[in-house]
Amino acid sequence: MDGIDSARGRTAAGGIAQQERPTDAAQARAVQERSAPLVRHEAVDAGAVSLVAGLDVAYSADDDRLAAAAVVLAAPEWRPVDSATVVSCPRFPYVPGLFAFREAPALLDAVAQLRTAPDVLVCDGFGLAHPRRFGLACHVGLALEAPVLGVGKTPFVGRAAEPASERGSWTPLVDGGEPVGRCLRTRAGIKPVYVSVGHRIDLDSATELTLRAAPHYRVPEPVRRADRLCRERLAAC
DNA sequence: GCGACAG
DNA sequence: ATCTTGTCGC
Repeated sequence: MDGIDSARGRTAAGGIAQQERPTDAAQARAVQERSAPLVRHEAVDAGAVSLVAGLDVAYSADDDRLAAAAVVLAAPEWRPVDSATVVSCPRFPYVPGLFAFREAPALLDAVAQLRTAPDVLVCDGFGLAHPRRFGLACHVGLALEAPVLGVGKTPFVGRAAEPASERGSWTPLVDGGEPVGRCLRTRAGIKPVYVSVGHRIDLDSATELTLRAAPHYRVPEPVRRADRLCRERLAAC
């Protein structure tokens, strides 16, 4: 019924193509191209959201292992309520635009281990702000059939004007003439982040939730915690 | 053709 | 992503 259950193996309506494991870049791009139309935009009441999961991956410096972490925090204080980590090896090389094929499998495994189903998930990366409009947050969203948004730290596709310096101001991120996300200032006078829709959320809701989840730091709390956890997990083995 | 290119 | 400590500033 919800995203956690689908990650445990039940078949989700739209989560078919995302779980495919293409062997080469051409196949991977084809998967993204035919999956992109499945992304849905839905209004989410950011103020009513209670449980938010942050997802991130860390890579080992010496071997080829990676650690994925999923951390569930509760609004409005963002206290940790659940978390899970997975250590594995990437099954796909790093190719800009295709890194979901490296990270999504491990991230989905981590999410499947959670005992608490989050209302929304936040990925460290992009959703629709992607060359084929199907970045990591879309892969995760379709696989779980759950609300997911992406928050990137550096621009990937598109262009955006510099948002005003106060927290909360944003400018549209435009690529190929279409709005694919937003350049959002989460902290006054500090470099902005890039927000985009992953699945089952709309851009207004994603922007509002990102701001709410980032009350003190540039990066949303759930993603910060996931970032920290996967590093620790990698260091501990 | 060339450069740029989420993590 | 990762290689990397202390340090300048609010």
